[in-house]
Amino acid sequence: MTQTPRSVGRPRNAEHSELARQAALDLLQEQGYASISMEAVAERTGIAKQTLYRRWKHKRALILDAFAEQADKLPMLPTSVGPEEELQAFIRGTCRTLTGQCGRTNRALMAEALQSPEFLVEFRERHLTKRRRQLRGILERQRPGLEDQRLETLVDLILGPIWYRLLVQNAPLDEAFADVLAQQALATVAQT
Amino acid sequence: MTQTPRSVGRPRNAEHSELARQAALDLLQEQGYASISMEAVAERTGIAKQTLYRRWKHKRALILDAFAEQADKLPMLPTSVGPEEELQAFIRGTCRTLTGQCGRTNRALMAEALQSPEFLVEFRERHLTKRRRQLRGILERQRPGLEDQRLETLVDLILGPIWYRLLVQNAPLDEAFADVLAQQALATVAQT
Amino acid sequence: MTQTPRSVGRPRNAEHSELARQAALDLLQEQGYASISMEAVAERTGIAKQTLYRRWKHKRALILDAFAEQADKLPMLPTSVGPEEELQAFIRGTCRTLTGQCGRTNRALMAEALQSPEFLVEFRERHLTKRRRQLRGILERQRPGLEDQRLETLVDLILGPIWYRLLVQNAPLDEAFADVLAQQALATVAQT
Amino acid sequence: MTQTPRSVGRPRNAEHSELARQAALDLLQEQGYASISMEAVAERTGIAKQTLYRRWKHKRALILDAFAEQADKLPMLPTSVGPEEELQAFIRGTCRTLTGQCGRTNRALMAEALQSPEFLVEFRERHLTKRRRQLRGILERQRPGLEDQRLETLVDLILGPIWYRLLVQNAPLDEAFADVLAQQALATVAQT
DNA sequence: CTGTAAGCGAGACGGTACGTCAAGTCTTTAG
DNA sequence: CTAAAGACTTGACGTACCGTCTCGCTTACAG
Repeated sequence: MTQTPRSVGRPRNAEHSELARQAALDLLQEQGYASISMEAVAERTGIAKQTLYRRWKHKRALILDAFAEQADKLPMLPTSVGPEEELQAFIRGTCRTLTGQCGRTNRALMAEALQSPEFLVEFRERHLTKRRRQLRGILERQRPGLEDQRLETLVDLILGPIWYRLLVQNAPLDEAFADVLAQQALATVAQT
Repeated sequence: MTQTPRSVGRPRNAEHSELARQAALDLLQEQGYASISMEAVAERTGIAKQTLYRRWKHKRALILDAFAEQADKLPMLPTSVGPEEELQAFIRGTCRTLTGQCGRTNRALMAEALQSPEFLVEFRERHLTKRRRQLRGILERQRPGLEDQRLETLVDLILGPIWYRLLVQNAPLDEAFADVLAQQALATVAQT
Repeated sequence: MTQTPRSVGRPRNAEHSELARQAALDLLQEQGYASISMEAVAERTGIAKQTLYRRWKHKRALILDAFAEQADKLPMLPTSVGPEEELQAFIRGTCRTLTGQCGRTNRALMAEALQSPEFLVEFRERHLTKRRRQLRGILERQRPGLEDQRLETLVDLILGPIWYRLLVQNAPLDEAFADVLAQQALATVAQT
Repeated sequence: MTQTPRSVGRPRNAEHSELARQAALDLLQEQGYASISMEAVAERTGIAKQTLYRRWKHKRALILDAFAEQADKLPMLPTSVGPEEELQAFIRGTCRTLTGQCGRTNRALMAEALQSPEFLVEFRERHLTKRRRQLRGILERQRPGLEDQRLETLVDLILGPIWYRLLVQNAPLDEAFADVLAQQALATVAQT
């Protein structure tokens, strides 16, 4: 284990982390991404700025953490459906999740990520990977034995249009769209 | 006509706009997006800050303008190829263009756009639309009579993976990827 | 002669000078000294800034001019009173004049004058001298043959308390004060 | 007591206040009043602008503070002289003090004061009052039992000519002038 | 039970940039 | 040559956050 729980000195107040994360998310919802500032989080929560910086190296780190924690709470998609409908279910579920607050937060995080490569990496690892891996699993089950790179590209072909609509086009991720996408995906998988 | 040549008062120094735009792009390349600031542009060009603010309401406006103007200069993709290869040529060309400086600039602009909805709208209209329309034309020629919404979705399915790799995955937009994408696109179009 | 009226080219619009002066005074009254700016005068009158600068070298020059012109319109004090009461009448009159708008304007001009020695000189010459000379005349008539420097000092002794109250103490220049001052002045003159 | 020493948070760096005040006075001497700017003080001292604004709300506040602190250091006039000469000594001393740098600074502060009533009030309270009270004490000792208003007017009659010469006439405050003024003052006091 | 090693609130601090304002000058076209 | 319009340079304004740095105080485990 890596911890060495550091039992010397006054322990950190566990509530604080949660409070700060929540404040960051609240600010995001209420007044948009630009209004998230360490200053604002500190004021809103009553936590001293220094305390924030002790726990998160950057503003970025806090924001990422706030989001990742929230996203972890999201229910995983059911995988108990039949092998055929599994893909469609995943796509529908993803679209549904990204419609609403969660989508907006993802956009905010991407804003940050586009300004800082390290943040992007961390963002992917802490958050995006999970879903991506799930999708990969679905595809593997449908077409076993596909080589790695091919699989990754397939994943991109499916997630790409969703994120494109979310980030660039700001277009609705409705069921109709999800189904067209799913249909195309199935066809592509079949042909591979 | 939209001009109304406004011949009253001292005319704006035409060089300035160009200088400022160029400085913004230079800063972007040299030190990354975060280093673009009105202050820096002013100092670098010798143009007074006030003059910059007279021409562009925000830092954002300048950045957008700088990029849009540059992008307009990019050569259009050749459309003289046969109807079949046209789509592939478009996808390959787009991927090639977005590899390198142009891609980096687009990412920077998206960073801005994700923080400001109006900016996003303007970004799309001033820059993205052109290419999007071109792709739409290609698809229309291949499958005439398709209804509007269907067509738009098709466009999303093609551009989506490209932008996803550019923005989110930061993955290479190489020829292999372009060709897989093109192949899938052709199949989808055929099935429609 | 100084004229050579310069009849070539478009003649100056005579109204303008008056308009600008008036605007300056209006601004002074309405929003205080700090709000007088060439910019504001130009906007308010519709006169181009350049035109203002063509007629008055500085903002200061305009302000001074505006005030001097107004002050010239003030009625001179009656000198027809008997030699004894003449001094008292002068002091009372001066106090009365400096109570109200005129006093406020004088304070504004002094604000300017304290920042620019040349302005102070001009201010004295164009405006203050007149009254000062009048007072000097009164004193001369009462004590003929006094040497110049002595006379000047006497004038300072009389005007000093008035301006001190106006500028520094911001205290009322009421009749009671005027009369104490006059009484002291008479005594001093008598003793000289 | 009024202190409440405020021991919370990082204490202010005491040197800074002194440095800033000194810089303000230096600028005043070196390049005149107009050259005093927060920007210049910040640069010259190496103190961040924000720090200056944290301590002094306005440029005016800093200037006033700078001056008041300096003026407090000026030696008080000796009051040990005989009751008769006391007044003369005070007047001579005041004139001497106001000749030179101190006078120039006072003029600069009055320039500011004439543009801002609140500043004038503060200027009087923080600086002028002290000397005024001293003079009042002298007069009271010479003519005990005089009513308040009468006393105040007497003070105006004495200080008035001095400030008039300082501010308006820009005339020398030499000993000759001081003595004429003192002589008049004594006569007036005697007659009261 | 007492160091000593954190954590914590408060708030000062050096920076960097923001967007605004006014002064005084310059450059057009129109009269 | 004057006027209106408005661009331009210069220099300062006051504000907002960033991330860092002290203070005085408060927990906790360790000797």
